[in-house]
Amino acid sequence: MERAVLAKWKTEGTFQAQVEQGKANLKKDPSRRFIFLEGPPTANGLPHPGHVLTRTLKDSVCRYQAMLGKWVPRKAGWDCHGLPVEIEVQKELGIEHVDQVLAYGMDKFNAKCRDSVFKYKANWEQMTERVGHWLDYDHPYVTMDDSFIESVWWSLKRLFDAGLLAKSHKVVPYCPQTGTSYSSHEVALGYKDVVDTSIFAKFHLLDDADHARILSWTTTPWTLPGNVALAVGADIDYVKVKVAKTSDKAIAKEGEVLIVAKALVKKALRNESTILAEMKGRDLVGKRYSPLFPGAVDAAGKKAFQVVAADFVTTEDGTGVVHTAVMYGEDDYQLGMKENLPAKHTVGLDGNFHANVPGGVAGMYVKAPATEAAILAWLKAHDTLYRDEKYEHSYPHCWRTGHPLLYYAMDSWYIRMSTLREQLLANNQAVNWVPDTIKDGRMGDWLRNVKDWAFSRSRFWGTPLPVWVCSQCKKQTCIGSKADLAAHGITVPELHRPYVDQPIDCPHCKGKKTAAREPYVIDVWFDSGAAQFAQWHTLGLDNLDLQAQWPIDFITEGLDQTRGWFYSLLASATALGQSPDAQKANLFQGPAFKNCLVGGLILAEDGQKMSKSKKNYTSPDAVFANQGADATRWYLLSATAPWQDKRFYEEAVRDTFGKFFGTLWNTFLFHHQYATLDHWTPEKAVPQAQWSDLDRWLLSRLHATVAEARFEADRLHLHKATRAIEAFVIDDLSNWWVRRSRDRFWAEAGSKDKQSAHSALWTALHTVSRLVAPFAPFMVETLWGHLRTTRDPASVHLANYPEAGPREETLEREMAQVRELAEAARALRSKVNIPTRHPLGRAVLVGGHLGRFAPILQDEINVKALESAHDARALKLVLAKPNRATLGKAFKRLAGPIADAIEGLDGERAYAATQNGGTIGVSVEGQEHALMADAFTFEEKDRPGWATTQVDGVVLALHIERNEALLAEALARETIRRIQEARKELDLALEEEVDVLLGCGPEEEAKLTLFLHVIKSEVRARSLSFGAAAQWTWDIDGTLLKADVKPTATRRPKAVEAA
RNA sequence: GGGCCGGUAGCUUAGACUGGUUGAGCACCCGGCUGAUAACCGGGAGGUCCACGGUUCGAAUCCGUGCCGGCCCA
Repeated sequence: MERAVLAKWKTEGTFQAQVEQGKANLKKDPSRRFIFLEGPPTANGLPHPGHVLTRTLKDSVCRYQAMLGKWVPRKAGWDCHGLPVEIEVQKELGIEHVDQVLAYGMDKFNAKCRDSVFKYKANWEQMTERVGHWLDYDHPYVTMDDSFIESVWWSLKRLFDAGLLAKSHKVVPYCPQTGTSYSSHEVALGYKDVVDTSIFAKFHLLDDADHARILSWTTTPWTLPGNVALAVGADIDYVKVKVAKTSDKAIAKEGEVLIVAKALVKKALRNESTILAEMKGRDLVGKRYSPLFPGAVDAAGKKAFQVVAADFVTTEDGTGVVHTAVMYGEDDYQLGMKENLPAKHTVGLDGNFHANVPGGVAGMYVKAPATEAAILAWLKAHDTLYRDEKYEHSYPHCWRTGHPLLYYAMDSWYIRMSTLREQLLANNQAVNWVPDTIKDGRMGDWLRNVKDWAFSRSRFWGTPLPVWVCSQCKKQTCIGSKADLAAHGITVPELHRPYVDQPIDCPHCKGKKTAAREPYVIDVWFDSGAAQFAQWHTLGLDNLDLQAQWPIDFITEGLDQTRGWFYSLLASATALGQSPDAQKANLFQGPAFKNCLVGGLILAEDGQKMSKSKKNYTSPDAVFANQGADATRWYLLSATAPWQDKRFYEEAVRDTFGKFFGTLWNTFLFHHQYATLDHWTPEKAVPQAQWSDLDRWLLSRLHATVAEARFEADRLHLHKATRAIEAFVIDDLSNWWVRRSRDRFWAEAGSKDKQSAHSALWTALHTVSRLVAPFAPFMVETLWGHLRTTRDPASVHLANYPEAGPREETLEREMAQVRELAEAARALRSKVNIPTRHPLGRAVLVGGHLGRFAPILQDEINVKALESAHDARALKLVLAKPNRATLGKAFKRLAGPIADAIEGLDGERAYAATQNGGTIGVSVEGQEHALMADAFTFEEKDRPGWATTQVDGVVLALHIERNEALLAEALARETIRRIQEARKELDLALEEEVDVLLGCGPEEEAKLTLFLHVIKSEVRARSLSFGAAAQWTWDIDGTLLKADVKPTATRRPKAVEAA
């Protein structure tokens, strides 16, 4: 069925029609736009259930907004660049190191990347179509296309011109085995708990009267040769101590003088010591010491081997003195720049120590055990080792080779995002995050600590960094377009490496081909964030598409995109918005997107992450095939809030299908059957004001549902919108209205009430189809095909979303009470063992306002008369029971006999007498005792012949004593039901007549004869007589009844099943 | 190691902001109803509301400390 709907959309161009319709509306009212931006997937991996959720969310919101009459363009997009693609290709080629790629040939390598990118494009397009996500795959943006790259270049040139794009050393996680630096995302993939050697090293102070040494601690011994400074906290207390007594826990000499943070003396020293002096960190600043590895770092012209102050120093662990090797730590590097420390490597890109490093480690791999041993030996030999110990911590490793990463200062280009922190925070505040905890939580936290965006990568398959540096005048040139590139002397077949790696003419010194391109590609996250303008091939602020579709109204992706796409959109827009021309054009002012729905993660059935290795993976295709996309979407939308994690498995989806869509479909079939039978069409609908009370109640509930669905969908609480719709369809429409209305459809075609019922059911279904359409677009499209009027559009998706009409709250309140009372009455009947099928004579109601719906209650609870009374007491008997606790205290020994006397009292009289402080007397052992209310616990009991129940203060009493007539009718009802069952067993058509022969005793025959006509008409019997029957034998509460049920000779054809 | 989200019946969940007898759907058992049949109605069984501690007359709810799952960051 869903496939047929997909085919219909395709042949009729429904999606295009919806967009065009919105565009037409936009012309009338410029505010009617809702700009969606597709977060581009990479098609070199297969789509999984998590993507089904994002696609469902994207599609539901966009369809909803489109049905509100807005223009909702939905351009598809593909993310093509990046390391994952390169790694796929490297795997295919069986190579690991970047040098091997160069040997293979960069042009050939990138060509392979290009081919690999769309490996699973077809799977993605199929999944997207199958789930019903309308997305324009005929005109996608593709991040590897020249037009897209050119726009990225345009934006980078703007940043360059604004001074936001800069080159510097940057400490990055680096793997010497693969020759690659990693993004934080990749680093996170490779954290492992490992045991490393940590070292407490002694730094000999120069010019200190006590020959003191400063103690410092490091977990990375290989960085010690690169040491150029020791950092202390200016306000931290330090002590100069003399080792008083040594232990074997540390290599120390008695009388040795050390400096450590006061708070860490015990923890760090492990020797007894006496304090010689106390000082603040700032008192130590400027003190000079001798290097551990002389000659390893050339400090010419720089400050070096001194104590400096830094605000990142703590006394959490170590010694409160941080060893600083400028090139091998983020903090170290920042401090080095600030303090003018020498920025020199002691380790090469191959991970080996430089030749000038002393200690016998030159040329050795820094993380090799032998290297660490050599370092320790060197320190020991020079009396600079205090102690070493094993230290367990979590350390990043290369997620591909498993080797430990080195934090390593490399040339890197970055965007000065830290200078834009305030604007970023302000723009973030203007975003409607759903859920709103993201704003000040995850995203806010991230932005408050925002760092410069390191975005150059020493890789091959990516947007090339468009900066050239002249070898003569050293000046940088940023190129903003292909034409710009041509103007500088080169043309390229495509904007990729290696073609762009050509020297250009330097515009600064007019050198011919003297400027070489910086050999980097940029972080792929910049690509996807650039989609907000690059999808239009933007090369200037005058781009009309950009002006029409910026800012974006709506995006949605998973929670993991906070630091990913959400950030890259915000960051690039904020950076681009800094220039005066952007402010003038009112572009890139404020956040890139106004509303962001953050989707939860999809987990497997066991609540664990889905993974192919664990085999707990549910294939979306199988669920679509077995349960359908409607049910899948509805489950994902209604099970939990969009931002909450969801378990995904077929069984869960199956429940949804049966429950909601099964009910909706059956309700539709009910309508369809009778509308066909009566030749009823929507054109015959009765004005709503003339509808019956029941129908206007349904309409009021419908309006309430529409209002709730719109309210919740507007604020992206899609789970609440879908739940409201589901509750209406199942509870109000199907389980109550249809059930109450079934016999109304058996009346003659022309009756006024039947016309009203037809109108109400059609209106409900016609409205529900539109209510459901954005969320589960398939089945309702089929319903719509049957329900629509001649004035309605051919597709439900071209119709307007329903608007809430007025409600009749009195009707709703009264009906709610009827339903509650009916439920209570059924429970009561169950308790007293009288089936609802058996009529009762009277019911009495105390309190409550049923209004017009009293007859419905009477019918539901099957009583001949429904009366009302003012005093519930008349329906109950009060029993007086002794309150032994109070009696015991008051009467001691007499309590027992008095309690017995109380049991014998008339409860009604005792209750009446003791209310309002009165007393009642009991005579015990010849003595009269006046008892107050506290002597009793009063219990209520139903009067004989009555059963009562209570709902919200309304009392309902059933008269359960039955006379002969009622018992006879009960028997007749039981008989009717069984004959109906027999009809069913015989598989008779609805209107087919039967001849019935009943066999029973004379008593039963007399009873049944009273209801002969009722039985005959209910079971469509042409004749009903008594005699020797044998076909069926029924046991009705101990009475045996035999029956023959035979179709009459003149069989009519079975009614044709609807739809 | 840090931050965030979640943990309520076998399963899916409501209730948490604003403290007052934990409520529903599915599945199970019993009964009923039924020409909407992948339904419907009533009843039953099933809960240490993750654990411990605190605040309070009273905590699923507020606070603290843990545990488990997930995400992000390091």
